[in-house]
Amino acid sequence: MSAMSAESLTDGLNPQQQAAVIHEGSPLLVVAGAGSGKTRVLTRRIAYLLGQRGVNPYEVLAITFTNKAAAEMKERVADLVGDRAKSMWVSTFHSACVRILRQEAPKIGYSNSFTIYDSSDSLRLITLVMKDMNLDIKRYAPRAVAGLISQAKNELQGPADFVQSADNQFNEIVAEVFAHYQKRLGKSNAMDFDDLIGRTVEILQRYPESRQRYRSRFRQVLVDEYQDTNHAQYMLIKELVGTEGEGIPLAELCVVGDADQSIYAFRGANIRNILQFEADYPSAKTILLEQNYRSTQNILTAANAVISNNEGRKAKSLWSESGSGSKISGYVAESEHDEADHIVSEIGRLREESLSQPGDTAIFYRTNAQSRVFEEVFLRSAIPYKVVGGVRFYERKEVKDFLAYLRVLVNSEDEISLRRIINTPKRGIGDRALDTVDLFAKDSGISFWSALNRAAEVPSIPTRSIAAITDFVHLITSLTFLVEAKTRPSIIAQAVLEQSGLLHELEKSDDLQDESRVENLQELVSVAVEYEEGEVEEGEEISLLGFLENVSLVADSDQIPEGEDHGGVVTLMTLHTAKGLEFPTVFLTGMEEGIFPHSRTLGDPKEIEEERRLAYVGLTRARTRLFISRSEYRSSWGAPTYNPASRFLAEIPDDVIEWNERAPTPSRASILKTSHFTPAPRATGRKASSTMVLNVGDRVSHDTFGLGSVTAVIGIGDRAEATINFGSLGEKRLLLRYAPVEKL
DNA sequence: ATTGCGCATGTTTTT
DNA sequence: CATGCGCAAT
Repeated sequence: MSAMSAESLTDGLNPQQQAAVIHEGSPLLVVAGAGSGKTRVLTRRIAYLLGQRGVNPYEVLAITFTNKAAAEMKERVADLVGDRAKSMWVSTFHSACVRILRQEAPKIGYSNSFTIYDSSDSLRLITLVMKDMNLDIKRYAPRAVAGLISQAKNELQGPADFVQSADNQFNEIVAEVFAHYQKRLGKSNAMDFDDLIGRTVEILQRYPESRQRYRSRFRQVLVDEYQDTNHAQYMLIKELVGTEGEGIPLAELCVVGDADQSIYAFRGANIRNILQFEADYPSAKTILLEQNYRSTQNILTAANAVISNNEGRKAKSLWSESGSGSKISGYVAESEHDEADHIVSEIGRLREESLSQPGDTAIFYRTNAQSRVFEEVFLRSAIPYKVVGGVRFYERKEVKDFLAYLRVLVNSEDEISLRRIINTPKRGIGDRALDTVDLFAKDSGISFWSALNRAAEVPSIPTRSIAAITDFVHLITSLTFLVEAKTRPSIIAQAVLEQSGLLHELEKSDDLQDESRVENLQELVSVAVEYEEGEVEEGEEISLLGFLENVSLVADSDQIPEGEDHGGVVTLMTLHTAKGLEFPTVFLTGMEEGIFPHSRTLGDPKEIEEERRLAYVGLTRARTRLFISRSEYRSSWGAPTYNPASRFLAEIPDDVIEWNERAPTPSRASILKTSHFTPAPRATGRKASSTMVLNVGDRVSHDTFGLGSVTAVIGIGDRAEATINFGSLGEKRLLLRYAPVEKL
């Protein structure tokens, strides 16, 4: 295939886009507003590098936010330059790091078949470690500990750094758990999500020859969604690009992002990375893309107006040539059910009038829980839909059990998986037996798996247990032969299913839930078949390890229906998963204080700003039709609430939105007045509303603890927590949101 | 060792 | 409300 001409690669691009495509010689920051064609710029730029600048595809590393985006980008580049595109690395941060680690892990004491722990696996291990340390799980929530450890890792801090900065007893404990946890991960030949990035950085920093190798390979580094990178990711890029005067000249770096769309601060993303790009790379050039090719002007006006309420942002204003379009349509529903009903029938109407098809339509909400009502309504409608995310397939018990078997076959040191399956299905190996084995393992300084192999030697272990354990060990060993013989993953999976007894256990049950569990397990086998048939990265071979890696790194967004028309179905998802997508017709729902912005953010201006960016992301997903709705009444967790209109609604200029006549949207002033959650009495008036206000000294009655008096109150609204003295039962700290207390 | 029940606890967003 | 966990009974 002949190289495309320079002209055709810059064809149809505006001057800024063109400049971004052909820029050469210094780091490049492309500040790309929503819908400004950044994906197009990125793909054209890569094609230009390959076609016009003689760059070898082997030298290209492009980081995207999701696997799906990576696959699409690769495909689009292949359309432009052909099969040569195959040897580029286009992947997510996590996948790229795994690829490097599969090569380099032995340097840090791992085998290259290490296991990847997801957050629930790492939470299990942390809990295990804490129990081993005799820590009170109730006093120190493993979840909180896990959160802090993850945060630290995102900042590239190890246990040692954590000890340094520990300023209270809790942090000191966390530091200790951190150290043990990290050791256990190593012994299990496992890495958690954060390690994938962090340990790659560590290798690049510690081993000059590794660093040199990747630096001399990746001469062109491109990063999408740069505003959502955390410190570890930032350092990874920095290490790969290199520093001046170190022999190899800097790689050419091109990052693309939009500070206004930064929505992942909660998991360590640092806007600083994009705002300070010019300071980090003094010779950097910045190109601004402000022309929007996606939405109508009315939609953009709304989005611009909302985002302009954030302090200290770089002024940027999207504009479009596509005309004002129709007005945004606002709807105030009575209840969440009414909201869902209205939206679904609206989608039906649009289809009947041939204005918009289900496949062109998306419904966004702030939290996954909100999808439920929609699902109920859709089920009774004739409109096809798909909920993306939520209770994820790979997080279901039976699927995790199944995967744990496969993981153990690849890596028998993986203690978390091993413990998970050793008595699943039930084989008569109980906690007691396991503890004995564990003790033996620790005493003899061998791994858990090795100890299981020598079960007969374990002191004072019942013969029954020895027999059960030996059977299990035989099962695993015989299945391991399949892996060594490089049997296809789907065949191994099927064998595991049958021989482990997992399938049998569920099939003999008459619980109706178990029926769908069986389906899920079969589904996983199909996924394995798909993996075998699918495209495999160059240089990778089909293996069980590869399959596991694939399923470990799938994201919600990878489940979005493919193609222009999304398989003809309405797509439902959270605003977070909606990032980077666009739909002709968009419904933005649940626009209420406490829902969106979420109640947990109400007390913190910084977090409110992040919510506002999220709103901005939501608004700018729409091409032509945008519907916004809120509900006056909502029953969340059984407790009815009356939330005032979201502040973001008042930030949308009146002349671009048209409300249904039922109720006008309140003025900004009245929203501000009510935004601190004046509690609305429940219709029946019996129980406290979720936002009851208590003061010190109040007498209350609790459903289980009885009478008590309030001794302290902290937090406001949904976050309010009261310390209540229940006399002989002692003092309890209760989150008013959940506690069944009544004010007397 | 397994099963079952009751209670306490908690959900923002996710690679 | 739902789930998960700890504890008691079998």
